[in-house]
Amino acid sequence: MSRMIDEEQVEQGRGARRKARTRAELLTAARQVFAERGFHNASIAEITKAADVGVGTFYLHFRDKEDIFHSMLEEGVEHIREQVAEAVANASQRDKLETGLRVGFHLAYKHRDLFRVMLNEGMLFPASLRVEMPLVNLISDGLQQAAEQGQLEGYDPALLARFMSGVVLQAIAWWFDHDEPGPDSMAEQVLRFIRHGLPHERP
Amino acid sequence: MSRMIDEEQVEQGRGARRKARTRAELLTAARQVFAERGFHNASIAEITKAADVGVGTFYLHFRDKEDIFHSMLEEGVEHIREQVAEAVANASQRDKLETGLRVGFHLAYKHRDLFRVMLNEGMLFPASLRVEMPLVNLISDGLQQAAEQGQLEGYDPALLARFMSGVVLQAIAWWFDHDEPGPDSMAEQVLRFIRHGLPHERP
Amino acid sequence: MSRMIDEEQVEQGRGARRKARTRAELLTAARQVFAERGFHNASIAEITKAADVGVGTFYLHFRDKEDIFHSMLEEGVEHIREQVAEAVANASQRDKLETGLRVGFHLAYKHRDLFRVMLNEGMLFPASLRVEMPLVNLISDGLQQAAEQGQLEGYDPALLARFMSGVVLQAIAWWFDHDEPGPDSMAEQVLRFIRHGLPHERP
Amino acid sequence: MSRMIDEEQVEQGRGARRKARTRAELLTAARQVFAERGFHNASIAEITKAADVGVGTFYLHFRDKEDIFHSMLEEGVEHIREQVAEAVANASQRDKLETGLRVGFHLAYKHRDLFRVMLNEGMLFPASLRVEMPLVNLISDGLQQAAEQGQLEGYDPALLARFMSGVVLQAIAWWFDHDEPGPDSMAEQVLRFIRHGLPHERP
DNA sequence: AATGAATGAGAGTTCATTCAT
DNA sequence: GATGAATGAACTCTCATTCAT
Repeated sequence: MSRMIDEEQVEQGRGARRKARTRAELLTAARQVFAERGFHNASIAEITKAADVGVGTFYLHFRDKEDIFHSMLEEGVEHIREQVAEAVANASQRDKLETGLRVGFHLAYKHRDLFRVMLNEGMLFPASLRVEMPLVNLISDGLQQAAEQGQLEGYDPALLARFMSGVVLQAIAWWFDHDEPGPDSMAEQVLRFIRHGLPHERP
Repeated sequence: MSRMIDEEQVEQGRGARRKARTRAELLTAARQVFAERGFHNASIAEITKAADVGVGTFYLHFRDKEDIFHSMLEEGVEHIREQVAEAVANASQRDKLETGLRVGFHLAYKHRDLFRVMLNEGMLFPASLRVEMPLVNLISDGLQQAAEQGQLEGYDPALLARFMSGVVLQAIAWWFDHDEPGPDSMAEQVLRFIRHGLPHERP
Repeated sequence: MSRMIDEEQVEQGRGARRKARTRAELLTAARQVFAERGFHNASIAEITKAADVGVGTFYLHFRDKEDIFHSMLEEGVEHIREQVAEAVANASQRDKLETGLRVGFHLAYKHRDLFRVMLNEGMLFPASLRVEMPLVNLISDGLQQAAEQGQLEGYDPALLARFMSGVVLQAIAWWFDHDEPGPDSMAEQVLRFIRHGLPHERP
Repeated sequence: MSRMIDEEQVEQGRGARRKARTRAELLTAARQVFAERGFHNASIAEITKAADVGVGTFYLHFRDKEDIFHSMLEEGVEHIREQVAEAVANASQRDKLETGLRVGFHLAYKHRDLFRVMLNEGMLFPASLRVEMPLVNLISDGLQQAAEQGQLEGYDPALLARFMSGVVLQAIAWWFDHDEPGPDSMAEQVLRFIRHGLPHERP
């Protein structure tokens, strides 16, 4: 996630490279501190201390606490979004949903602290900035096809995407308090629920 | 001099009655202020100003900001929980879910600001204090029967309850940004999704 | 100068009286600190320390450093302006200028620290707020009559008022470095200069 | 490789020349920044940015903000003082005052921003450093002769010089808010006021 | 029980200054 | 000589909490 230091651009100054490293250290520290203490209870001093830099250094890289918060979330979310999107793109038509969920849950399980921050505080900001939106968008895109094929008659696709994201988010939130089930089993149960709803009374 | 007004409730004195009234005014003010400004950005001074009492008075009724926050949410949630529980109890076995959802959505639509506070900030507190828990519990109770009848084989009922609550919460959150659809239509769509999942490709 | 505590309004609460006293103490402390250290080098902590109140108390009475600065100057200037205006009003037509200068210089001599602050930093603020303006206005008013009687032909009265205020201000500034001459002698010399200019070569 | 450009001033090397140029750029930048923002609100970063050099470079040329401030003022004032002194020296005995004022006002009008800085903030420093002192000294020198000839009986010449400088400074300050009258007319009005004082009631 | 002036710890933020490159 | 990222002391301002009235 912190591969900021582009090794490809061989020479653009040691200074610039050092600056980028400091920035990355601040972002890492911010994730830890926000996960532990929450956005509002985290102080900039805590973040700079965790990153082992001076307080003033913070303001060389970020405008304020909101700035580093959003930068951190955006970079984290983008990293995940990319991987899920890639996996989905490579999957066959009928496996797209399953693949997306499985890859997504694996990443979410791995980056639980990021999601804890997102879900705890993401809603504190204007809807357009909300970080769960990438998830909703991803799902919306997936539903797009189905909608075009007329398979969603009677549903508002946007609303449906929100319902699905609700299930996924609660699944992830479950891991804040439990370690079981693992990503694969979780993906399977979520998939079944999304596909068929509650198990039905058999006659 | 003319202190003979409302002397009817002789027992337990004017003092106690006045105290209860002040407390209620503070709770009402707190709901407004928290809805407008959020938990962290609300100050006690704002609440007491909105309630038209002195700052010091606050500490006669509540320990601190968290205390009034939880008191306010608990009383609001309890009010809703009771009504939903009653409606569900009066419904026939096969209509319980539908009835609960419909009544619940009507109340949620009406008390949108309460839910906005709950969903925006409820997660900032330990799981046990989280305010969506009553919802999860309500659903869990409903699933209990089904589980006992062996209809939930292969599912973790607690997890299933979380999935369902995820759908319901996103439905309510939808209203933070949109006014449509109304409670009845929302209940219907949620019900369909919970019962059958995504619409299926027809052969 | 600090007769804020209006003894006339006998009863409007001890609380309000205490508040007014604290405000007056802050203003007095501010005058000392600003005179010693200048506006920019003075800190709010210094002022509250000198007034022997907590830092937070400051913000109960003033919005920020500029606010207390202007309040302090305005109240001081107003006090002086009133006395000069009164003396001038009571003087005969031909003694108005002399009387105004004499009374003004006596007050300026007495409140040298106030004028030091005014002259050192008054220009840091927009023209309309500048504290020497009352002086200019006072002089302008005096010149008004003369102008109306056509005695100022060839002069811009506003400019003339500025010239006169320049002389007066330099006279006061002289006292920042010297104790002599006293107010009466100073008034006399200024008056002579303003009336006749430089002494003339006699034939 | 091609380092043979401007090799003419062999003595004292390219390094020294470059250093002098950087210093000059910093002084020019400082004048702009101080005029726009005032001494206290100007930051060293702003100055170095305006001069297009690195922050660290500043400290190679000046000790601190006060240092560059005084250097800048002194050089500016010296430039003006020289020109006025020269013009005065070349004038006939009876035209010295008029010539000095006229030349001085022309320069002051041209370098208004310099005077704005001087008058706004010059008083923040000890009397001996004050930048209006050169003006007072110039005037004092002029009065010296008159004093020796016994024409100033009853006046303190130093005080008289201050009075005159007060008029001149207010005249210059007038231009901070107005463009009219121009230097020649201003010189004339100031001269008349200094020579004869207020216009007199004619019998 | 109610009040609100007073408090001060603690947060965010700026900026003169240093120093490794 | 020139650079600019890093530093941390110092400052402003907020607000939960207390307590004399």
